[in-house]
Amino acid sequence: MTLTTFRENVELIDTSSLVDKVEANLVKLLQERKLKVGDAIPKELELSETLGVSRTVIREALIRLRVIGLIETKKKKGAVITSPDVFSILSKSMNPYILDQDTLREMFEIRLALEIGMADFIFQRIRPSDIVELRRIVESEPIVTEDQIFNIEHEIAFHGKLYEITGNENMKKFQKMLLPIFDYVHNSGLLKKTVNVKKFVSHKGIVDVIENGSPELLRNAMRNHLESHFERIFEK
Amino acid sequence: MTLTTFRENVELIDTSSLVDKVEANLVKLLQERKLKVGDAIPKELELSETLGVSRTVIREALIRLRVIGLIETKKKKGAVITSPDVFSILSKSMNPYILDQDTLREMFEIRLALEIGMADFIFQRIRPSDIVELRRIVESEPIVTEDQIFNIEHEIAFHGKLYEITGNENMKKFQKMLLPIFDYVHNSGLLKKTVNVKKFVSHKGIVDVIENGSPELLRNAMRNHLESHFERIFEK
DNA sequence: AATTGTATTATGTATGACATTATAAAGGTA
DNA sequence: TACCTTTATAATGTCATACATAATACAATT
Repeated sequence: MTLTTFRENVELIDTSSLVDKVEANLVKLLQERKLKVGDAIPKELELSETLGVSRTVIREALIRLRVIGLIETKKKKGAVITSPDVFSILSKSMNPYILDQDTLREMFEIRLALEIGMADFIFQRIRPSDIVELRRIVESEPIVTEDQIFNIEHEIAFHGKLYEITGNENMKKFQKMLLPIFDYVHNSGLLKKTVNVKKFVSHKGIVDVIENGSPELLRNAMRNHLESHFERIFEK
Repeated sequence: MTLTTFRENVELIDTSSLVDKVEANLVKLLQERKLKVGDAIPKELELSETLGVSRTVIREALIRLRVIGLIETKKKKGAVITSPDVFSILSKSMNPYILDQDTLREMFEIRLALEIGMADFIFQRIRPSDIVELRRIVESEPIVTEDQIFNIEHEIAFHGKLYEITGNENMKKFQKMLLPIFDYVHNSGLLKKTVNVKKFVSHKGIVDVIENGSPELLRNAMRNHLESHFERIFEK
């Protein structure tokens, strides 16, 4: 029997640990809708007895579920199913010193795509007070010097406000999750090339488009505003 | 002293558990760059002795780090720092039966924004063979019937290919992560309204724009293509 | 009725033992 | 020497038991 035919005929042995099995077991209960949000799951000792494994194993499985936000545990109360806070979970692993360069760049790209693509949501959900706030932010914009292309805090304030206007909490959390990366990217010199500031749409320009334009115009304006970032990403 | 002034003057006591502290401790080592990818971290027993807590506590902290992808552990070898696979981590918690309606809608919105905003990356990185593949996918497109507005598998194939063309692995993982949601959204009747198919840009139209157009045109085409989704989101 | 004390219960932590397995070392054969 | 096999070893994985801690419910007290 050749190796190939062997591989086709033999069935993979299960290398998963007990914890893996218990975890899968519990997750399956969720998939099959035996359990839904708010439901309590059995106590550790009950699970231990029911499933025939030690409490140690049960605990590790529960810890895993807790880390990914599927359950919450409290002393004396036990654990209940929860609706996970998707992007907040990621924040912890969003450590720029740990993520490799490719991932950092890709996350940055995702940000660019999102900010261009969110135009429709901005127009759909913006309120007059938002315009006022945007104007206020723009007015307090620090002067652009040669050394410092832009002030990061101000950037975050402005773009953060845009995320907020979308009314999409998760989108905003996504931005928040990326903040440490921005900070890093701008401090690390990764993208620190002198940039052609001229002819790019300014923050003020963006606000004007939001006030008097259309989603389509906003996408183009935003694309132009972000041009320097695109340039640096694409030039290599 | 009033309650208000009391609250202002008293400092919050630390309610974090031992595991919380150990975890924070280890993460801090990463932040301060004492540890970087590939580095091994001390054995459980060493940590236990060094930090003066039981192995149980150490193990739970390590489990947490493992779940969020910061370390990998192997028998006999111990644990090493790894660069987390950001979006894949989320896949587990991306359970449509657990996520609440708002989150589901918001994730769907993020998808729409991304697909519109990714135009530049598609143009920047597309290769001739990609066009061929897109054409092939479009040609095998099933006939649109009244009952079934579109074939989900085909949708995934086409849009998945677009994600792939962006050359952004994480963006692709993001799409993959959302698949169970699409499936759910389309099966659950959540968005199942009859839709005006006429005058919308088809998949074929998208490919034409990719071949002969520009990022700007692609954004508009994609926005139009996704119009039915936007309609259903915005109408309520 | 509202507050304070008390018992209970489930999770959190500690300890010690053994199981499992991937690596490294030792040994044997060509 | 080089390669394969066996054996030892060191780390994580699992088990069992005990106790600590904290949140709840309920009783007691004012």
